[in-house]
Amino acid sequence: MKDKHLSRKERERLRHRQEILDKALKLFTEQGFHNVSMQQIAEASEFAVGTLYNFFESKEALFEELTKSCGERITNALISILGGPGTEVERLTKFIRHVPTLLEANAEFAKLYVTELGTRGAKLSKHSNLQDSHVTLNLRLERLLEDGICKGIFRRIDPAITTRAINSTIETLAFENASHFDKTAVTEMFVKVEQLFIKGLLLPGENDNA
Amino acid sequence: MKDKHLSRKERERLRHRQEILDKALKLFTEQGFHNVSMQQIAEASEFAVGTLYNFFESKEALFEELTKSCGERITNALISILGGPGTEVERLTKFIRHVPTLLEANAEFAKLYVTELGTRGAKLSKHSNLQDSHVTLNLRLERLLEDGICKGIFRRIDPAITTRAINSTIETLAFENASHFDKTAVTEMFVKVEQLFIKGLLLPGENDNA
DNA sequence: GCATTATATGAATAGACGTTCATAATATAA
DNA sequence: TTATATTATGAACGTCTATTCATATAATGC
Repeated sequence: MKDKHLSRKERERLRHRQEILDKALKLFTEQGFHNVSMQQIAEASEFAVGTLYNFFESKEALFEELTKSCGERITNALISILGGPGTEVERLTKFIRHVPTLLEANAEFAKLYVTELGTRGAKLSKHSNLQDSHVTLNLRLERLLEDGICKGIFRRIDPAITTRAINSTIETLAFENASHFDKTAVTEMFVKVEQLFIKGLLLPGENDNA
Repeated sequence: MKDKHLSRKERERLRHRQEILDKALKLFTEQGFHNVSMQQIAEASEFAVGTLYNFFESKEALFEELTKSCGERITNALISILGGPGTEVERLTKFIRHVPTLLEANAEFAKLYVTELGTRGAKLSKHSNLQDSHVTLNLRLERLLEDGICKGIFRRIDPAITTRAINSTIETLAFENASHFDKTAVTEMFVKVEQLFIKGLLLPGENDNA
């Protein structure tokens, strides 16, 4: 939607910028924010330390750039599923089943996200943007559960607690599988998550297929 | 069971050691491992920096000491409940209900434990001792679930996934409540966790009290 | 009191890291 | 080609922190 015509120079600059981000993501994922130095990022991206500062104001800014773009993409995908069409059960199912796809597309980022920015992350307070989308994601899921309860689809459990349970389970499995990602294995896992929560939430009498 | 007769000197030394550990725990809890310096611990415990090194080989060793003692206490308490008397439902219920008590007795430590040493902690690999007790805790819970399924008490879900779900939910709530601990509120919360998981796991037909 | 041992001290050390900036290299324009 | 603007470089700077160690202090035994 923005300006599509960039000069060769501008395009190169963006490519360089992206190369730095890619290498930095890899390093941050492997070692965490605190254990990666600007030196290392410079060496990995084959630029000089000073050059990094032509692209990003600080190490923190570089990190925020990474997490903002990747994090919002993931969170928005999940939010739109929750707010999409279908019954509460269908949407919740789709929500859980979509996680392996998200993990596949963001395997590198996933672990970093969970460690530093997830429900119990180390950097929660600092990134107000991500914090916001995280909160709305929780609210949407909570509302979905409430609606399901009102409509008599789900049994009466606490939506807030259940939201925590679903999200933290997803995050834990994402964390555990981030390093050695195997799509088939992870997909199977999340089918089991689905069975655990969906069937566990349904009122007796709604048994479709046991 | 060990030597009970310590000289006054030895007792004083242990007291000093414990004072350092106490102050360090407080600081680590509030600010995390990386953001606390030995200077700060020295000031808080009213010793000189060098004195700390008479008690602990390094900052890392001090931290390990803290986590080993507190962590094993907590984990062992939970393990003994899982291995104790009672049906699978009773033991799982007791397990979940006991968490608020543990949190109350270890409020300071809880957040640190979850952040640095929990299922997705930053320091998992380094502490093989804690890692071990964590693994056995998971195995015990998994076995309990398996037994419950075999006996026809629980419905057929994946015990490993369910173990992850229960543990990560507990850890998340512990994390969220560690800073401003309120026994009544936390107890209510864990009743809801119990309702979520126990009823969600029971086979239909076992409804005792809805 | 004196000698000896144990413990406490905190300035000094060494290494790491984020950031800056004077300089060099390169591209662009005239 | 020459002048100018843009981008890249990495040594140097300041700060921070874990750790050490020569020295001071206190305790103990004689």
